[in-house]
Amino acid sequence: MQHLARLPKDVGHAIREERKAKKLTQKQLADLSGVWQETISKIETGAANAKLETLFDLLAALDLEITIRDRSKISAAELEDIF
Amino acid sequence: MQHLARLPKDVGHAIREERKAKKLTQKQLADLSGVWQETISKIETGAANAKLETLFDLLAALDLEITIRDRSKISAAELEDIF
DNA sequence: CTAGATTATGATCCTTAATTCATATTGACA
DNA sequence: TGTCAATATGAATTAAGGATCATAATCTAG
Repeated sequence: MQHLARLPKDVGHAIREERKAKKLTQKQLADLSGVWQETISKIETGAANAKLETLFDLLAALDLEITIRDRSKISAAELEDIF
Repeated sequence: MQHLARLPKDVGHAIREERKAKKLTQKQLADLSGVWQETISKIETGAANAKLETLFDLLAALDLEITIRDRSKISAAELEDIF
């Protein structure tokens, strides 16, 4: 899956979905990433405005990466259909 | 162009490249995004660990968006070659 | 080279994220 | 339904980002 994000809360949703897809609890992700379970909860529910470093700690633990591109590009959903 | 980011400094580089591609000064981007020129400078040079909200303010002003995906996916560079 | 524009840096103040601990709430399942 | 795991919430503390002002350094035309 690929997740489009234009707002901070989109990132929280993506993290939660990827964590669940990988069958990890917040506590397990916390141990993997070094970010506290409480912090992960707040980020996933959108109750936090995380720092980039925290975000990348979580992404690395989930083996994810980010791409930045023009909004006019072919959508993530369309790409998924192709590959 | 599409920018791959795995670390906070990658984001700074991407912002700078996209700002220059759109022929904007830091001050102009500041006016568009509501983020101060000084803050943009610090983010672009990697001297800051920006918050997600600040990042998305800048991305919106540059008409950019983010996608989150598995690292194993086809790379941004490869995609660029295809499209 | 010089002037003006652009970018970088440094200090202070204010706000807020992250940590940490404690606990409440929710969810899954026998 | 009762229990244990998982997640959420709240308070206190610490650390750091962003706003703001001032100014230094750098870049770039003329």
